[in-house]
Amino acid sequence: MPELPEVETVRRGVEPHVLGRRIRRAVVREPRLRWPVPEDFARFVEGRRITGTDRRGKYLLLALDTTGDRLIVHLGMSGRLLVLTAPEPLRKHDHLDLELEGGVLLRYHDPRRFGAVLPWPAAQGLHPLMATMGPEPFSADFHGDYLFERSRGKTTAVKSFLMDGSVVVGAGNIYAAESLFRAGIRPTRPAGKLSRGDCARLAEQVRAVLTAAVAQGGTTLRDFAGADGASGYFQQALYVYGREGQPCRVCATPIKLLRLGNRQSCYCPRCQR
DNA sequence: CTGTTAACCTGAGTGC
DNA sequence: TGCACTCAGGTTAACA
Repeated sequence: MPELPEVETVRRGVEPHVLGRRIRRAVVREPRLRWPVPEDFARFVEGRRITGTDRRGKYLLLALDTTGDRLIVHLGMSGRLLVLTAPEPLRKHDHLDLELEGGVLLRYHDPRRFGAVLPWPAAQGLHPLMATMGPEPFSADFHGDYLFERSRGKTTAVKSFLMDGSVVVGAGNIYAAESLFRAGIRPTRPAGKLSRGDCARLAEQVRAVLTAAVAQGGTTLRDFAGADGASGYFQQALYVYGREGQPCRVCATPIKLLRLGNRQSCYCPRCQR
């Protein structure tokens, strides 16, 4: 998936096409996503107007009417949300369609089915999926001191810590690796041993990396495409992710690869200590 | 409680 | 061509 910048890119791509349009019909072809699309999904959305788009972490939110009811879309690892303005033949894994007024079709496509499309009635209050989420990286709540306090006593590797959604949302494998490089911190360092200064640099770099990636439309990767099918340009700005064995862009030392929590982690052994 | 691992799925790529 | 194998952007349930 899409990490935060990719989701934000999709949101920006989708918004102008859906804003103010009514959902005429919903077609669920495959309800077995990460969490099943409920039976009453079509009834929940049909006839309602999309009045806003939002994002919380990696969850894309579509506001329905002015009731506070929303639609949650999560892209998992391989999900896409396509805006179609002309008929397109159905492809494998086109699991769900929202047919909007004006001949616009929102199509959810997800080969691995790790994503989700869920109704979120206002009456439900805070959605369970978002209840334990940490702060948005761009919010005032996310800063060095916050990271410092949260990491005290933690023995887990700082990269795993950073990818924990209850600490901060939006940093997945790519951007965690990139933030750590820019902050000069080795991914294996125990989170609890970071200094206040480490945490300040890390928080700053998380924000900087995500900001830059959003500005570039995300990173081009196998399964990611923006809502219009285009892909992002952040790939060329990566320092470590996917660059195992290649020279560090700062010091030319070969980038190393290790496995952390079943996930590939690239780092520069010289720039990151 | 904390921290790590396996599992959910399919497709792409690699090596034989 | 085909088969066996590994790996992939996320999240969480189950374990130690």
